[in-house]
Amino acid sequence: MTTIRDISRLAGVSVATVSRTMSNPDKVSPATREKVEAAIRETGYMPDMSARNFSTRKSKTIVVLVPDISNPFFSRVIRGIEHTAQRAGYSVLLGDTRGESEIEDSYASMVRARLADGVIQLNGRLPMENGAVADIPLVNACDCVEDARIPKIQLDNAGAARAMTEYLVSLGHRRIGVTKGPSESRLTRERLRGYRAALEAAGLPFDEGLIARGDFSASSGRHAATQLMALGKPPTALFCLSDEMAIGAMHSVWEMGLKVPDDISIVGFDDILFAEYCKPPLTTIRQPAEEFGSKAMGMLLSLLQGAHLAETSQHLPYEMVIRQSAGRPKA
Amino acid sequence: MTTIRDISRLAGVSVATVSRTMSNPDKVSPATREKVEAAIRETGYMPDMSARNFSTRKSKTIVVLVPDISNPFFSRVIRGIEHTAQRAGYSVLLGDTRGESEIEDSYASMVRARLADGVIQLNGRLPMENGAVADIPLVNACDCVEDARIPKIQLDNAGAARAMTEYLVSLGHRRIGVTKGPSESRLTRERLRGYRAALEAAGLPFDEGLIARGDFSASSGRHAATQLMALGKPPTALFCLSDEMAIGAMHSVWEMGLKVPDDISIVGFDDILFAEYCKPPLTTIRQPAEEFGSKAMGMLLSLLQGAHLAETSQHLPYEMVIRQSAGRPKA
DNA sequence: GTGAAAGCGCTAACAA
DNA sequence: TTGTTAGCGCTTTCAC
Repeated sequence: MTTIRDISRLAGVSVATVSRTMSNPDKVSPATREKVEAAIRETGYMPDMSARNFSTRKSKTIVVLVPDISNPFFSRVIRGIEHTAQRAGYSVLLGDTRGESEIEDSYASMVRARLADGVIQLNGRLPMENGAVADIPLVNACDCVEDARIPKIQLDNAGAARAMTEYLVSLGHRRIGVTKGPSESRLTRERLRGYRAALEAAGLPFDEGLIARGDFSASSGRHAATQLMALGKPPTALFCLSDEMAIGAMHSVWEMGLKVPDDISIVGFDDILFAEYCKPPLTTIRQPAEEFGSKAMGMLLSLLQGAHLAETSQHLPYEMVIRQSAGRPKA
Repeated sequence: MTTIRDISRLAGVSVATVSRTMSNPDKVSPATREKVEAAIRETGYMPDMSARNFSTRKSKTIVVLVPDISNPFFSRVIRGIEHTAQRAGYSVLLGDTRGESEIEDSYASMVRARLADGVIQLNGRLPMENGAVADIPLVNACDCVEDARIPKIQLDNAGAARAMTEYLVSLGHRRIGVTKGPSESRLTRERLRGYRAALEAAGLPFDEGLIARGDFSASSGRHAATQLMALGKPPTALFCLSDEMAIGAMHSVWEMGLKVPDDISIVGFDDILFAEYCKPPLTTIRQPAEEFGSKAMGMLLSLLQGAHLAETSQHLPYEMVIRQSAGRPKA
C-alpha cells in the first residue's frame, strides 16, 4: 500500500509537506506542491482516511435515526440529508431503528465511540435519555421532543391539521373521523390539537369516538377506517394523519363498496409520491421532505462547527394539496 | 476522555491486558478480568473504535450502492442488509447514487480509503470499471452485471417474466404491451427475454412497437402507458416491469376513462407494499426483497472472511401474486 | 516554506 | 497469564 511516507520519499520532501499539500495547499510553494502532486498522480496514492480521522479525532460521518426506512416520506428526508452531507464531505450512516430505543441508543453511542460526529433523530425521542444527550451533537427533525436543549426543525403540525379540518368543515362535513398515530408521538398530539381547534372554532363538538388509533402504516389505516365506518353513525369524512394510512383507508372503504369522495371523503398528510396516484388522487398536506433533511443536516453542520444552537426551533411551511378525494357530504 | 491507559492504571494492569479482556476475555484470568471490568464500569469507559479500526485495518463498515433510496423495493432490500450487518457488528453506509457512475465510484473508493471494508452494489454496473474492481470485496445483488468475477445474487428474471406473460396469454391476451426499464439494465433485458420466450412458445408474434421505455418510476410508467394506449391498435394487457410503473400506468388508463381489468389488464413486478392497495389490487411478481438483502450481506461477510466466491451466482425464488388487475380481454 | 518528531488510542508480536 | 513495546498512517506543533 502506498502511504504518505512513500509519497514524501518519491517527491523528496517531508511527510509534513505532503500532508500540507493535501489539506493546506497554499501553505506550500508552487514548486514543491507540483512535485508532490506529481508523485501522488504517479502512484495513484489515496490517503488513508481512517488514519486521518483517527488523527484529527473526527469521523466525517453522521448517523441518522429513522423509525422506518421503507416509509416513503422518510426516504425523501434521508435523501435531503445525504445530499447536503455529501457536499460538506460527510457520510451518512443509516440507523433503521424500528422505533426501538435500544437500537437508537446503540446508534447514538457511535458518536461516543468516535465512529460518528453527530446524529439526526427523525423520531420524537431522545436517545440515551440519561443526561448523555447534552454532550452529543444532535438535531431533532420531523417528529420532535419538547426538550428545549435540542435544536429542532419541524412542521407547524397543529396549524396544518387545523387548516385541513377547516377545509373539510367548509365542504360541509360535521362528523370528521381521524386515524391517528401512536399517542406518545408528538406528531399525533399536535395534529389532534389542530383538529380540535378547528372543530371548536366552527362550533362543532369533539367526539372521542371518532378517533381511531393507528401507527401511520397503510395496514393500520385500513383497520382504523374499518372500525370507524362500522360506527352506528359513521363519519362523512376521514382525516388520516399520514398518507399511508389514507391509502389503507381508501382500500378499506373500497372493499365495503363505498365510493370516495361521493360516499366518504378521505384526506391524508405528507404528500408522498403515491398520493398523486391514488384513485381518486389524494387531498393532503405537503411536507417539504427533502428540505427537512437538508435543513436538519445544515443545523448539525453548524453544531459541529461549534455553534450554540440550543433553544433553536425552526418551522418549515406546509402546503395544502387539494386533489379529488374530498368533496361535499351526501345530503 | 478515558482511554485504555486510564483503565490499565486504574486496574493495575497493562494496556495489553485491558485490550485482551475486551477482545479475548478467555485469554485473561478471571481475577484480572474482574479488576478490568470493574474499572471499565466505574469510568464508563468506551473504547475508541476509530483507533481500534485504524489499528486493525478494518472499518467494520460496508457501503451499499442503491440507485434510488426512495424506491420501496430497495428500502426493503436495505432493511435486510442492515439487519444481518448489525448482527455481525457491521454498520452500513448508504450511497444513494441516482444511478450516476461518478457517485458510485466515489462511494466505492471509500474501500480504498479504508472507510469501508466492502460494498454491495444493487445496480447492474461495476464501480470503477478499470480493473480496480478485482481488489475490492464486492457483491452484486438484484440487478446484476454479467461479469463472472463478481459474486452475485439475483432473481430468475427471465423465468418470472415468462411466467407472467404466460399467465396473460392464458387469459386470452394476444397483444401484450410492455413498459420496460432502461435498456442498459440487465433486469430489463432478462425480463424482456422471458416475455419473448413466452410469446414464441405460444406462437405469438413479437411486436417491437408494443414495447415502451421507462425507468421503473411511476411517472415513467404513466407516460409509457399513455403512449402505448394511443397506438392505432392498442394492447389489451400491459406488463409493467416494475410495480411503480404499473401504478403510473393504472393512473394513466384511469385518466383516459378506461377500467382495469375490464378494458385493459395491467400487471407489475416486485410486489411493493402499495401493490396490494391499488385499485384494483395489482397482480404482480413477488421478489423476496429482505432476503436479497440478508443473503447479499451474508455473501459479503464470507468474502470479508477470505472466502473465494468468484463465479458464485445464487438465485432467489419469485412468486406470482395473482390479484385483480388482470382479466380476460374484451371480446 | 519546510522538516523533525511527538503523538492520536489501540492491537499484536514477542518476551518473560 | 501478563507486560513491554513497536507500530498503524496521518496531523500538527515547534524549530529552523
